[in-house]
Amino acid sequence: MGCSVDKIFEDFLNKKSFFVNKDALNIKFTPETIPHREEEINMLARILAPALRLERPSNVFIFGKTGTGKTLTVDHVTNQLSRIAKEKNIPLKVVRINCKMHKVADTEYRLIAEIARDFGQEIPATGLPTNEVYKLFKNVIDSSKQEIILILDEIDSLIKRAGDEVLYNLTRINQELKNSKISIIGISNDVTFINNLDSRVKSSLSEEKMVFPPYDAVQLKDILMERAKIAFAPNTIQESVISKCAAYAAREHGDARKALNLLRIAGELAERLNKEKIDETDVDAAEEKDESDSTDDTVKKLPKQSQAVLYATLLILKSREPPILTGEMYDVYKSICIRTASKVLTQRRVSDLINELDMLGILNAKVVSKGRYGRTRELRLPLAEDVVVRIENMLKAELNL
DNA sequence: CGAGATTCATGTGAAGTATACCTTTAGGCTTAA
DNA sequence: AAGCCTAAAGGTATACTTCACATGAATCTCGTA
Repeated sequence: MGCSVDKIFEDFLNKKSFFVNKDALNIKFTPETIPHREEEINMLARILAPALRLERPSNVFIFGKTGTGKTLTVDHVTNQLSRIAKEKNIPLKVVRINCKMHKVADTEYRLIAEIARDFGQEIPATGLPTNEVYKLFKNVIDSSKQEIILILDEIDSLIKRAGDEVLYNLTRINQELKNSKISIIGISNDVTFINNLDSRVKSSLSEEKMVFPPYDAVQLKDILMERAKIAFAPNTIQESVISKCAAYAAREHGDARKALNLLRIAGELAERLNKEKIDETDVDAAEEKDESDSTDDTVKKLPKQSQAVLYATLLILKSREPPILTGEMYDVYKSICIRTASKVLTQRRVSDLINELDMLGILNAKVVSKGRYGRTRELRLPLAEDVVVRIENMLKAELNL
């Protein structure tokens, strides 16, 4: 029995991998150069440069679809900036917070607490009045002279959940600081969301605006080539493979994240099949299997109750066509809770959970009046078939079903 | 036949409750002078 | 007497519940042509 497994492991060790440095295909990887974002990089650098002279840089608002290099560009520029500041002994601190992270920065209290923790200020998860948290935050920042650049990634989801008061308070705090200065870089992939902001916040926050256009196929190819050079061993991948990944991703609003994922998955698939080289069929297979949708991750991190809600919808969807009504879903949800011996939440609460899922883009909910037959929301899944299947299995495991 | 009333199923806002955690404060006990 | 520890009192954020009212078009009702 063990022999076959041994053999697998041995083969694995003997065969040389396609990958030299798979990290290069990871979204989080920060490459040396960022192709086709020179202009944006320069612009951002010019905006932030005053920090080196201890002048407060303008706040910046950055828009762009997923995979257009927003986060990457900001990271790149701020890293360089930090490096130079360090060399020249300039007190500069860059803090980056992802506002979408559930339970980390999705309320006013938690966001400020999280930033303060970054400055070494301990703040309990609960118990303190919010303005007390502001005070602690202010004190720790202002205790020494320093420039602070605060990057709020996916800021739109924070505003939708917690309102724009946080931003107002942040800008206001800035004026009360004696020693330090804060600049805010807001990153959002929803262009329309700025219109819903309080006008004071709007004007003070978008002193500078930047829009990241999607990449076209040619640009995507350049990006992939660059990464492929680092990631793959020589002579394991054909140029046509890269072109194909680029083309697929270009079709989808020029999403570089998608392109990188395709390339990585294609490589993994080819490797698993013991191929000599990666070829174009692997890209097609990768497209099928595409794990790009971070939905997987999001769903896994969801609270149990939300997972149950989602699973209920999925379950109904297996036997019926899309428009699912909330009442029906709630019944199924109840039975799931009973089966898993977990608490059954009220319809009121579930209603809110649905809204949260809707905002996360995992579920589509639209209120609809059915006249004589009441008012409800129609639920749909905006996800591809294969993603749904995968999520369903995952939820089954998560919920112990 | 058509305008207006009715109805249904649930959306939605406000206020209340439970839980977990925080700070403050008043004793009470220890300790050192 | 000063110092330190402890436990109770009084507060807050968050997740959830309870209560009550709002919605809005399909259907019903009934006066009128």
